[in-house]
Amino acid sequence: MGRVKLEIKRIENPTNRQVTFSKRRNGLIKKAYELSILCDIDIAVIMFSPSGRVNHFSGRRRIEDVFTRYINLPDQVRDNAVSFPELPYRRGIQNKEYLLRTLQQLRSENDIALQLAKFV
Amino acid sequence: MGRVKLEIKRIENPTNRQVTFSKRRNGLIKKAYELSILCDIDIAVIMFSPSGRVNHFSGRRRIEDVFTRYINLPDQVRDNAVSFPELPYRRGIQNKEYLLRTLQQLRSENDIALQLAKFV
DNA sequence: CTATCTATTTATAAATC
DNA sequence: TGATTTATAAATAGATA
Repeated sequence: MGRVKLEIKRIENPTNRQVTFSKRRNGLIKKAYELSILCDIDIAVIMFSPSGRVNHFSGRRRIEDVFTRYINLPDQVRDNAVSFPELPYRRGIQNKEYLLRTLQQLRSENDIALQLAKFV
Repeated sequence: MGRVKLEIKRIENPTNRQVTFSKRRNGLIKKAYELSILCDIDIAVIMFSPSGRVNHFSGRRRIEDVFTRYINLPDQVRDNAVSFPELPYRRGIQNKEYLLRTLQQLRSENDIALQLAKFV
């Protein structure tokens, strides 16, 4: 969709990479928004720009709630739902292990939140 | 992008809604994939089909790791990164409260995971 | 960085197989 | 149901401001 056909590989020029990110980020979020409305579904998108800044979108629910809905699924359902399962890092994943690690990282924040909750 | 211009509102016919979901889901995931490669970034997409089935995509990292990277950000950074902050439900959100609720829901699974970890 | 301008490529709505 | 076709709408690469 442009003057030339673009090969899908890392854009090496940092300026072009950031410009392309900005344009395509907007396009992707628009698509996610349209899909959430047209099909009346839960959707969440999280991405980090090349410079490390976070952007996210979610439709009807808060992103935390979509992720909760996701993480509460049985492991097998999550695993079967992976798009592009052929990507290298997915081989040999022990989903449970990574989930465990994630949850452990969440733990300290959980404790802090519980502390804060006492004063709410 | 089709024979007619499509108004962005809920598709009432269930069959059409599911068909549109399937097509646009593929398009969205392709876009997310291309963005992750072109711009060499972390991205995660989670969505639930009209019939409730989950689909997700993530680029370089597991989706859990992207969410961890997200959730570990300070509240204010997350809040400032919201796309379409004008959507109704975002008004008056106490991000911390919702995060707390999310984390509490994760708690029991965390405990189960920790139990399982003893045998790994 | 953000916004516009267009030539092109890409996505997709509706129809058809 | 799902795959393919095709006319058309939409996204976007590169240039420019």
